[in-house]
Amino acid sequence: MSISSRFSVAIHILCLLAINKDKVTNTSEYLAGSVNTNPVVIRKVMSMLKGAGLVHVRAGVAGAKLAKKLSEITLLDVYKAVNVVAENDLFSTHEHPNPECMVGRNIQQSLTKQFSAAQKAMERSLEIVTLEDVVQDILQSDNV
Amino acid sequence: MSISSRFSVAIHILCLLAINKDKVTNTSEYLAGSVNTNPVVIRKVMSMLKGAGLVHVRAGVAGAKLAKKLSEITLLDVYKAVNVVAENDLFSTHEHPNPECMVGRNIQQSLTKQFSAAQKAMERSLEIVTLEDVVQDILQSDNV
DNA sequence: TTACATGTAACCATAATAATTACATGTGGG
DNA sequence: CCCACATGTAATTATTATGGTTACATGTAA
Repeated sequence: MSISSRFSVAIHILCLLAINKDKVTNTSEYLAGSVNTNPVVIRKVMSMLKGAGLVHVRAGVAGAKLAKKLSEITLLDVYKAVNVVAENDLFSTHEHPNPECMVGRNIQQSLTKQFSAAQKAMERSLEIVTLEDVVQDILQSDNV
Repeated sequence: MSISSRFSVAIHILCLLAINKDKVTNTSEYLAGSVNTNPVVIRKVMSMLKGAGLVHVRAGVAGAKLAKKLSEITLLDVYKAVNVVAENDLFSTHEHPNPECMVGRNIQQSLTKQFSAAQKAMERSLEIVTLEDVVQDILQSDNV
């Protein structure tokens, strides 16, 4: 199973807001056209980004704007904003192992520890990349 | 979304095989009792572990045995054996972004790169832990 | 006040998971 | 040799998550 594409959609939106800063009004309909999805999907993601303080949007007024500089938003910020993986929940552990068995009554504790470490390693990797890096990639790819 | 508990079940099974090496016959029914699931679930996982060369099982003959030493099996080996996350597929990217938009036609490439790095970071974390470590955790917890 | 945008609830089709049933296949003791 | 028993595996089901969509309430500014 994969982590929801909501994360990828959110990054897409934010990069677009930066690149189109002064060119077009970034309505949910316009953004949906670039992502190729439904405007409601965009608005739902946008609502989460707003909740995390990453964008400014107002009901009734067209367009959204970044609330921070690109270099101040890491992929981890976006990941947390759109809530694609809960704390300590990247890996699921089997429920209710048999408490009468030594392995059954003690394994959860060890698994939780190791899984949590693995999840944190992944999150640290997202933390060292900013949206500025992603936008640079995009600009560079487009010039080749 | 979470990674299938099949991974956690597989680790559970392997630890149990090690700890019960000479005490009981580790039939799928017995193992299912400790994990608290259906024997068929165990047999399916066991089949994948067999395919990866981690256990010996034979159709018709009761019980399974480890094919390697505990210290020679990493969590990453188990993770790959049970195929819970495909290569470069921990994160899903949105399909068919608009090729007429600069962001749409270039973002996949950047996302794939970053997502792949994050997945690899997680996998490296699994690679440095062996089943021996997990069994040690279990034995220690049980003595407290 | 009206045209248009956002905010959100509700619903649906689709896909994945884990559990389960059913049965074919393989094995070795008696 | 055959039969009790274990594994191998296909097929089905209930449950759950996701992404898309419709519908409509709410907000804004010209």
